[in-house]
Amino acid sequence: MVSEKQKNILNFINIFIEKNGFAPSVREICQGVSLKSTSTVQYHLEKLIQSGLLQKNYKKSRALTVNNQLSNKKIPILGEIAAGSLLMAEENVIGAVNYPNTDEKSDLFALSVSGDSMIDEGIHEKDLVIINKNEPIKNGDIGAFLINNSEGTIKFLKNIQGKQYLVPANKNYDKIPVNENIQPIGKVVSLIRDM
Amino acid sequence: MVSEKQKNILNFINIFIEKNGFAPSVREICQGVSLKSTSTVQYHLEKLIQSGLLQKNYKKSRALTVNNQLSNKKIPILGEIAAGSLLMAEENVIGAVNYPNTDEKSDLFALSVSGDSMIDEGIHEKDLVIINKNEPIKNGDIGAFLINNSEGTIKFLKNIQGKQYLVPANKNYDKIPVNENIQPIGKVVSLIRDM
DNA sequence: TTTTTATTCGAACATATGTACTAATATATA
DNA sequence: TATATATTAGTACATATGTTCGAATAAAAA
Repeated sequence: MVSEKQKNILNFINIFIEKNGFAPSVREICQGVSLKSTSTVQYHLEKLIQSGLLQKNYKKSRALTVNNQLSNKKIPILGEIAAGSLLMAEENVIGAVNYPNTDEKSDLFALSVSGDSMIDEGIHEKDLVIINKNEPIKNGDIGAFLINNSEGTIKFLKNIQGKQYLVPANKNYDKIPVNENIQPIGKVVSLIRDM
Repeated sequence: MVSEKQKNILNFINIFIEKNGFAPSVREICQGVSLKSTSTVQYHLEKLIQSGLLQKNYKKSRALTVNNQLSNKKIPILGEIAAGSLLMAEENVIGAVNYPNTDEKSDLFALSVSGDSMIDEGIHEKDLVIINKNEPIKNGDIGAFLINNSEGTIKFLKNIQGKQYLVPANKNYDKIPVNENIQPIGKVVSLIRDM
């Protein structure tokens, strides 16, 4: 759908914005992608807009914005108890952290770790774990779970002899069999520690 | 130094960019801050530039950039060996990571952790440690060090009986006395782990 | 008070910039 | 082949936009 030239132009715009902090003019794009006519660039910009990759503002200068899924996104930090029922409710958001949004617009949020049940996996108290609530927790993954609709916790999900358990990474804690009181929140996809 | 009106203008520019993805024109600023003359805005813009809070590009439209210290900054990821002599050289940069730049324009970079010498501190192989090369490594801090001008490593810096040591967080490794072959790179200020 | 500095306005200017139109050429499709 | 679609170029236009100059007003300093 988008030609090589169009990808070329989009890429040039991206790099230009990254470097300068504002979008290039039509004539600067001309130069940047070796085209001699402004109308040719105009033509390609229209195509890119039709493809949904670019946005323009009629008659405004340098008013191109790129629908860049690689850009940064602020994700909410939820409090401990907040992992509970009203998961993403406004009142539970205790902060926000910048996080490079990788591919799809996944529903990410962050939880501050409390306790030391995952210490042997290098997950410390006060670490920030990033959770994707739309990514399923598979066997062996570290996930966030809600116990008794009140307490949130980070654990391994492991299948032992056909049964599912929440397994801590700390010898001093026991594994917890998964039952109806345990509800998965999402997979832990990243960890941030400030020191 | 900067008047209320100027703060007002800077704020308007910030919000405008946040909302639209590009900077306002002089006349849009006029409207936004209730000024009737473009030259008045011009006057205040000059002041803001003198104060170092704003940047402009001569005769370019909507080419204002705000020196926003709270914005995100891409910091380079250096390769293992790269921690060596040519520390920040272009050719050693193996990637970049988005990192919320907190206060001052600190010289941050990231290193991918190799080895397990800090495993007991929850620093794993392939974790990304963020290093501030301008923040001194104090006693008890985790820092990045360069050994024999070749090998980079992450260790505790500890003062034991008046002597300085690089102390691993792994019983299987010995502490290393600090001598002329060991050169501090910077303090480890953050850790990022993707899973 | 006078003098200086800060702030605002209006009007005019030069041009950077987006847009429109026509035509030519290449590439694909029927 | 003929026909349609994609791409490029050239020229011209309208205006959005940054800039400059002069002057008036307000506030602060001497």
